[in-house]
Amino acid sequence: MSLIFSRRCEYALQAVLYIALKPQGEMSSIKEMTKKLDIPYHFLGKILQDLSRKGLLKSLKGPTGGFALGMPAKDMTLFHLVEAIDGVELTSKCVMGFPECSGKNPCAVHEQWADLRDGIYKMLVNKHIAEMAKDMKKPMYNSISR
Amino acid sequence: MSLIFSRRCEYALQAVLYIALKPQGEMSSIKEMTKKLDIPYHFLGKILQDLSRKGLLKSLKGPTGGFALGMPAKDMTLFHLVEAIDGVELTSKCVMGFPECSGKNPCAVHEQWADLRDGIYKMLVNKHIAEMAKDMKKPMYNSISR
DNA sequence: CTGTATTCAGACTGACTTATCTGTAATACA
DNA sequence: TGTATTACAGATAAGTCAGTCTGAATACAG
Repeated sequence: MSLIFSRRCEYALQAVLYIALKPQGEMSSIKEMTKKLDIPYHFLGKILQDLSRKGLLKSLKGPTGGFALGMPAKDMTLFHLVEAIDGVELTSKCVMGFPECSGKNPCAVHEQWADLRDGIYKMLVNKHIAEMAKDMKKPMYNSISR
Repeated sequence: MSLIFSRRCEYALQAVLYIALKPQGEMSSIKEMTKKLDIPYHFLGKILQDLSRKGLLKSLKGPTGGFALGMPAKDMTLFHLVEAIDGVELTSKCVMGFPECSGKNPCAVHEQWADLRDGIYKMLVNKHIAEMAKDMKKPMYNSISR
């Protein structure tokens, strides 16, 4: 703490974006991504397996195998990914840790946090992978090819 | 994950607010707060010791001892407390986990997150304990007396 | 001065996160 | 058919976080 996403989730976002930037039909291998993105090999494997089981990615074994998006980039949102990895308690729980916190029963920063939380929620829901891929200007994503 | 503050920090905020609502001159004991706020006894002890060492609280041993604010409630901000417990990397680090992330070198949500991050930062800096105590309407803070 | 209530200090435990290691199953290609 | 390449699975290890336990130091009340 305190960061907004877990390490696991950060890696997931980086990798999914990498996969999304691949030309249609090509697959991305763990080996390839672990090098380009500097993510531990087996750890990345676990994360991508997890996303595959949940349908967000498709995987294929063998020499030409790897990972591809499990749905169109326009349909996959940040919310899908964060929900699958970290969960999205962030968008509902009291920031001061009280079990119940409402307008009638507010904590000391209830109003202010409600606004910020809504902003975060909107970002998660509205931002889809296609748009993210367009806005990404990181050098390690430049020459995406095996 | 994913919550914005650690457990430790949530407890700290709850306790400091409790202390701030005490009549001037009276001290709050761990025993008292652990009951009212439902926080593990020794864990709360550690947290308050930590805040005492950092000057945010004053402590006194013995039968009439306990904790009091280390500075006027108007001068102590959320930022002070969060910085002391969790650290405030949240207000500077890249949300996707990239080591460097700037306008020239943006990640996929750089712009959107910059706005939200500023909002969070402003809340932390501008919200002081005196105001928080005023806005707090939780039942466990109602009859504050030993 | 004595007893008691409190903070203070350190070691310890359990759960979770972040990896790492070793081996197995599936697939493409020569 | 065999071999290389890849994802998959399970065990293990190190680090951090949350919480517990025991006892010492300190200060007040009588």
